[in-house]
Amino acid sequence: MSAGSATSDDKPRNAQTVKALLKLREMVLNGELPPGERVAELNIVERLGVSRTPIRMALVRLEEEGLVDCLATGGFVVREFSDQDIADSIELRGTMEGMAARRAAERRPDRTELAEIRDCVGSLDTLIRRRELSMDDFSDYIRLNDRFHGLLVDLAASAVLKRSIERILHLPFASPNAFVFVQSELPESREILSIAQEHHRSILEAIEHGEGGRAEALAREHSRIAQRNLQIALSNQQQLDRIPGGSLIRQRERA
Amino acid sequence: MSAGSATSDDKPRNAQTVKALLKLREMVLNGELPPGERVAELNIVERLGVSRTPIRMALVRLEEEGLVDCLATGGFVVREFSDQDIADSIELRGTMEGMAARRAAERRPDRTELAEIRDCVGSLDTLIRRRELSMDDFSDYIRLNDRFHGLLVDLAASAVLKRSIERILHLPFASPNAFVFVQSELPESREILSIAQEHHRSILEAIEHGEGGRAEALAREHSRIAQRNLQIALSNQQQLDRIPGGSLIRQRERA
DNA sequence: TAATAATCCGTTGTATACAACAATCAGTGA
DNA sequence: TCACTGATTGTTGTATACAACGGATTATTA
Repeated sequence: MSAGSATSDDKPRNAQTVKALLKLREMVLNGELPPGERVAELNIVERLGVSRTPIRMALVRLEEEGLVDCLATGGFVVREFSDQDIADSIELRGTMEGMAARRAAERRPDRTELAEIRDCVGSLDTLIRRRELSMDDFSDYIRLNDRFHGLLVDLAASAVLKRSIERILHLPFASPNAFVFVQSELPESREILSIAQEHHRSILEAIEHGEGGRAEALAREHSRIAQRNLQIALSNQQQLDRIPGGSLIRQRERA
Repeated sequence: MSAGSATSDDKPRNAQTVKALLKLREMVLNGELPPGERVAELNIVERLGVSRTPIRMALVRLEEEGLVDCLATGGFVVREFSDQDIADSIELRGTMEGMAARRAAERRPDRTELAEIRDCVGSLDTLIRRRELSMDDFSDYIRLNDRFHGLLVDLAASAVLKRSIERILHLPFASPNAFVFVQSELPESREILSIAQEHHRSILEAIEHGEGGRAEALAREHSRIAQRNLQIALSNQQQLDRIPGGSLIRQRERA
């Protein structure tokens, strides 16, 4: 059996590195470590109570994830992202999810393989149909939405693709759920949710029918919802703070 | 000016880590470190004359690149790749290069921006037209081919996309040039080169005309040449040793 | 003989010591 | 007053010391 599943208070061999990685990522996304600023390692040592070795390990990982940059003079800097970077990340995710959807369709998975995602789409359906969406409903939506996207990638049955998608998701504003809270305050919020859910249903249908091209096109179009929300969020600094990693976004000066 | 461009014998701050990274990557691709086997750090210390700290840094980077895996019990293992993994990597590269080609076309770059890639395609044209291809010609081809793919990605003007493509290229058999040597010994070698070059020309043309869909489709189809070569290489163990990282490939048992 | 318990060795993850370099600041000279 | 030089401090990259854990080997018992 898997070791220590009790309360998941496993003590893995590399607990310090994991702790440093999680904490540092959190600090970067919080804006606690301001973008463009050097990460002072000794400062982190003091704050986390972990020695420099695991901290530097974590920084290397964060650099590979793209959240920090490696300075030529030594040390690391928190990266900042332009609106173009974010749009590109979303487009890239859309492209890769499109590939996943097409492959899933072309594989012709049998009913049992599709059971989970059908269930997921079903749950989303009943959720969306509610008159009012409470805060809990929204967090349910986020969980189900994440699950849908995860299952979609799994259906492609490609470890390489999965890894690549997970990689881009490390940029928090590239996530399918990044703009849900921004969206939830728009007057057309419900309509957008309906459209997104229509996409989910249609993608599933395309996969069931083996329609690879349709599945791919739909998944791409689906990601454009995030693009639209991004444009809205960019128009209002206050909303930027509501999306994960919003403090890392440095808007280009508008002409 | 850039520092120390004289003979590039720069001594960067992190020379040991860089050395360890390059050497380790080489050892993995050589098969010097057999796939599936634990990387004994002390062993590497002895072989490279570098202490464990930079070696572990390099191992973390290699793990992010996908060449080694992080063992739950501690330490790292050299990964092995199935033929499916390789096919998936090539397909993913094709998909991302397709996105790059489409974006390049949709951007409508002006003549000066296109000068370099036109020159590159021109050089390839004259190279291909030769009656016989010497060994030097082949290494020229590899260089020009790499340049074409690099310029294509640059034309997309997306740092995010570029980073993601460079990432997948760290898997050596995903590179556009991975199978050139295998290909060169086939009877139909010249014909394949002609087809590939026709693709290059057409992709450039599509970009010049702003034909995004066409550019994307062509770039994807272009990557299928690598798929075909892969199938050929897999049919013959001897040829596997001629492609970079061939020792990491573990063929699935054939039914 | 086979299975289990105990011990030893090797290896990893972490902390720390140290040396080289960069940046900052004070001081001197014109 | 300003420019330039020298020293000083802080920070990084590297090496190493150490402790905990895993795996293997041996010993013991049913």
